[in-house]
Amino acid sequence: MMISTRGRYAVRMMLDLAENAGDGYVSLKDIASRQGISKKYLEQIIPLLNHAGLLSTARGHQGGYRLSKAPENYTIGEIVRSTEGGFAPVSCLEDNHEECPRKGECATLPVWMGLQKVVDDYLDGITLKEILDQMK
Amino acid sequence: MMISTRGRYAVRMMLDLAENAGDGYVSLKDIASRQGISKKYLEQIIPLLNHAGLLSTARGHQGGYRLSKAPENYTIGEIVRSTEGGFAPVSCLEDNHEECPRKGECATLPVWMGLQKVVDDYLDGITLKEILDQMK
DNA sequence: TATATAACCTACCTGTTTAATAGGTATTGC
DNA sequence: GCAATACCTATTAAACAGGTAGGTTATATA
Repeated sequence: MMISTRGRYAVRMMLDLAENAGDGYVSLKDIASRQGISKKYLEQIIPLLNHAGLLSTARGHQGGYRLSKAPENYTIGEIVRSTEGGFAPVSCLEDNHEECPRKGECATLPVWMGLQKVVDDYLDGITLKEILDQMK
Repeated sequence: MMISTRGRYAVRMMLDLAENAGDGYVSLKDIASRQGISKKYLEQIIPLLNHAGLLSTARGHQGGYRLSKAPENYTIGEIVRSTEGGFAPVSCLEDNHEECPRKGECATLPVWMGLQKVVDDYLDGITLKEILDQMK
């Protein structure tokens, strides 16, 4: 499997933030309760989105999160990448992976690179807004 | 990551069989030595290809494996699927996964289903022969 | 200024998967 | 009969998945 609960829950949080955007901030407690996901678990996923600059936050009473851009300016690709750390379909293509000694002669590497591009292009072609519109 | 060493080694074995096809059978020992992969490990991957009907085999002295079809008749998709058991990008789409209670209302499911199709189509569009040709 | 509410941080835990290794049995050509 | 080969099953160490637990820090409001 390629996209774990981290990435999937991240997308659902972003959708929830978009749907419930009002004047103030949306608390994790509310998101967790609406989505039926443990707040404690979301607590360690949302900083990944936050540190990637996708959110604005406020601490303390009445605090919470909100989108820092309009929904049409987020792609599913950037959301999932910021929580999963990329879509490498094989370990040879992972960022931190040591250089493969067969790299030059590997006949299959181009196949996996092509696969990665196909996935990236697909997910970068879908915006939050498109999913939101579909939901109605 | 989506495709583990099982799937990748499977593709390399198939390529090796195609490259070294002669009159007789190719032994795992030779494949392992050419590919620099533990024979013992390949020993538990190759039955997956064999049981899926992708190979012909002969036991005993001078035995081994060979492709049962011409290289242009294998796609990377079918090779990897037979060893990895499908390309579900998220656990909700795995064959043995229990029905998701949110299935009907899930706004993100269509996204993951689309992703799965994009991956399937890409890998089913590449044949063994195409990779072989590229290697020359 | 006290308090409740929130984000934020770090450690821990349990089960599963990955990537092998190990040791054997069955079959067959020479 | 023997060597080479496929075939089968168990074990293992490490990483990862999917959480839980327990706290600290900041802040609006009463």
